[in-house]
Amino acid sequence: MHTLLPAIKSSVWGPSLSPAELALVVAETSVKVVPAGAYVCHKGAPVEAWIGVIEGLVKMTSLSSEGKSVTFTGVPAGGWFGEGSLLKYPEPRLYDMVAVRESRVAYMPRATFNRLLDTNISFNRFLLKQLNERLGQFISVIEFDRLLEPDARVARALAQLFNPLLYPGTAALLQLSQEEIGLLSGVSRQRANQALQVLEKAGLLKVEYGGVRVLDVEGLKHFG
DNA sequence: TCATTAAATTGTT
DNA sequence: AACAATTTAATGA
Repeated sequence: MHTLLPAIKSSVWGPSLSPAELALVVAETSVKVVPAGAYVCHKGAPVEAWIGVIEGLVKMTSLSSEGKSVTFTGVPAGGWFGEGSLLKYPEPRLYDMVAVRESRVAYMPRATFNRLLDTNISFNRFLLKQLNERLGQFISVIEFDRLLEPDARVARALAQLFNPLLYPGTAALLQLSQEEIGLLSGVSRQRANQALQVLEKAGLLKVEYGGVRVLDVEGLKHFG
């Protein structure tokens, strides 16, 4: 597909591939358009691919036994995920990934992923960094959920999308509706709206139609 | 290009 | 959760 090549080239790990490797990876990786609300991959399913978000936004969720969904984190365009699940193959996937809005998603087959792992040191270094970064992210998610008030939760959810290592090149203008922000932050849309206004008054971001412009990532990260 | 309409998003109760 | 106001996108003259 035409959109895949530039996406990989602009990723963190893409430039370390030789031209031949790059061509092979592109040929082996499939791209799918996932409608809003549809599953990118299912919890419990066998892990057959490493998954990249070319365009759009995907959230990581899990369903409780009562059917309530809990959102862990969002993955914006440019993010790749599922390496942890791949490394633990053949264990099934532990969470669902759902498109928050219509998204273009790349599926790199396990065989391709493993070949890169076996042959490309830069790719390994990238994965180590990403795993480490995610570890830190999930530790902070715990306090995020238990300690923080809604304003701070929204602030951190937005700041997380800016992690330069996990999600390079995320634009300053996040095209997220306030409803989507609420979903990612674990608060209602109304509360997200309220929080955004607080954060705007604090000078950390600017509320725009259909999105927010982030002015101070560090400020968001440490809010509250 | 402009005006009208529908759809999406936001702000407020 | 429901409502009204605002913005954007789509349509056709």
